[in-house]
Amino acid sequence: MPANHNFSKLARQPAYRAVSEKIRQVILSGELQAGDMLPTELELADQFGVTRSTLREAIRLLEDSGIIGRTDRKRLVVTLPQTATIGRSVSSAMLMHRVTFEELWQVAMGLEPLAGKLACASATADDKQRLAANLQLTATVLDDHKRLLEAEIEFHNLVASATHNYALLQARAPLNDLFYPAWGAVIRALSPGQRILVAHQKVFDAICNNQPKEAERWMEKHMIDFRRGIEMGNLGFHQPVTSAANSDPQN
Amino acid sequence: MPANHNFSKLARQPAYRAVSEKIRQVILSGELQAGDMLPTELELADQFGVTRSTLREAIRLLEDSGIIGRTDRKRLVVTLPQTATIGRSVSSAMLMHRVTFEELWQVAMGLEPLAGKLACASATADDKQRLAANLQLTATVLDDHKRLLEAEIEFHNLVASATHNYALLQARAPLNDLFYPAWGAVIRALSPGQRILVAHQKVFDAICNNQPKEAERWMEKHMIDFRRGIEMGNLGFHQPVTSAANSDPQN
DNA sequence: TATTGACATATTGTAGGACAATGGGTCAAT
DNA sequence: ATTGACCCATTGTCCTACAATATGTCAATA
Repeated sequence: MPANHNFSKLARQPAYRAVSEKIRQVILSGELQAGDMLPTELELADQFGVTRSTLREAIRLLEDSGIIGRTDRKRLVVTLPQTATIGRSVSSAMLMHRVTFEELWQVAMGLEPLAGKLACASATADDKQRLAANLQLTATVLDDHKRLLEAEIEFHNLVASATHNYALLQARAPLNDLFYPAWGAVIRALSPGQRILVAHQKVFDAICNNQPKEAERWMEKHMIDFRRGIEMGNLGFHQPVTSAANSDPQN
Repeated sequence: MPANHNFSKLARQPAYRAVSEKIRQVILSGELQAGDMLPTELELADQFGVTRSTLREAIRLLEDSGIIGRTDRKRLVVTLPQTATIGRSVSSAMLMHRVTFEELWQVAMGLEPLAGKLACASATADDKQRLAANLQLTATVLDDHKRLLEAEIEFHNLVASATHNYALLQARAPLNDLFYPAWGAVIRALSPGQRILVAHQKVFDAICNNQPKEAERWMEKHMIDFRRGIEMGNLGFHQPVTSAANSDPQN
């Protein structure tokens, strides 16, 4: 009987992965900052001692994370990842895991009231103005299901943005892609426009008057309304959400 | 003066992007499920009518999202994205955005108490047993800074896992990579082992006795302790977190 | 002077071919 | 039941090539 020592399976990584890791590392270390231009593919390939094909594969790995991109269809440039870019990966993962509306709702219950609360302290005049504009818009599209949903999503984005907390923005990104779009069915079924507007108005007032508790409370009410809407409409609160937003422009 | 109509800049996407989108779409639509094998690179390239080089670039885009991978160093396979895989992209983004400890803490205050609360209803016997084992371990490493931190991180992961809410797990992934590791400095500075253990114990008891409010409350206390630790240790509560966890195995 | 056209140049997107390294399979020898 | 020898399919990597596109220059023109 052999001695029972298990060697850990040694994992050599292919060159394209090593290259991508190295670039990522240099960027994260701050040695390269957002906006910095990278050399051409050929020169980069030379520096790493690989072919352009291999280098391009490495680039793709980073491209999806949104930490590098192309300027005007040419040079490679280090970019600050956009919430939406990352969000898409996260949303894909959630779709594959068949995340239910309930699960998303629970997260929303944790983050949206928090966003409302934090926004009170950090919202700028600009933020408030954008919120005001959104409210005005909402009032005019109460019966236009499609545009009402858009306004609804924008409102919650504006509140989250007003916190100026990127970690929070990132954490709630999947709500944009999966939670609110799924709620479109409720809007079509129950036409709760008026009720939405009131909640938004209350949150907005609380933010303007710097009343964190109020903002939190109304956002929470609003979220509970969401849940009730889904349940009343019998729209699958415990079902996996689907990617209604998965419209591909081309082809 | 020319008529003031601005054409929207038309964006044609390169083939490698189109191919990657198409594959992602087929996977997200459920037509291909996790575990399904994809054809070889050559055959895939043929099907799409592109070269293997182009196809490989498309593959890389998906590989980083963790929705496809390699089996045993060979065939392509559709995989269920791991929280850690996606988390790395998210964490990279946060590092580049210079997210502060405070921002992460605010998110933690939203999600961790929530995790505690939800875990009460959904924790299985298995979950509880793992938590119990973690507590025992923690008690034995109170003075070993490194292992205490590991146990600490594991505890919060176990609580989150016990919710069986993938959306929540995903949303709090960056806490694992950035928030808790940064807390290592506090442990070294203040040796708060005993205090950590008590909080964990209280949360655990609450989960076992199905007392959501208690679990939530103690988790919240625990988070506030975190904040106080950082502030007392004068460890940069308002500074951007750094990637202490960014240890690259090779090279 | 400011716009247009013509041309040279650089770089990307894509193709196609080549080959070593590796993993899987078969089959005979032990 | 394990080992060794062999073949084969596929990946990782390299190389070369070329069309499409963007940049830059400079002369021609209104």
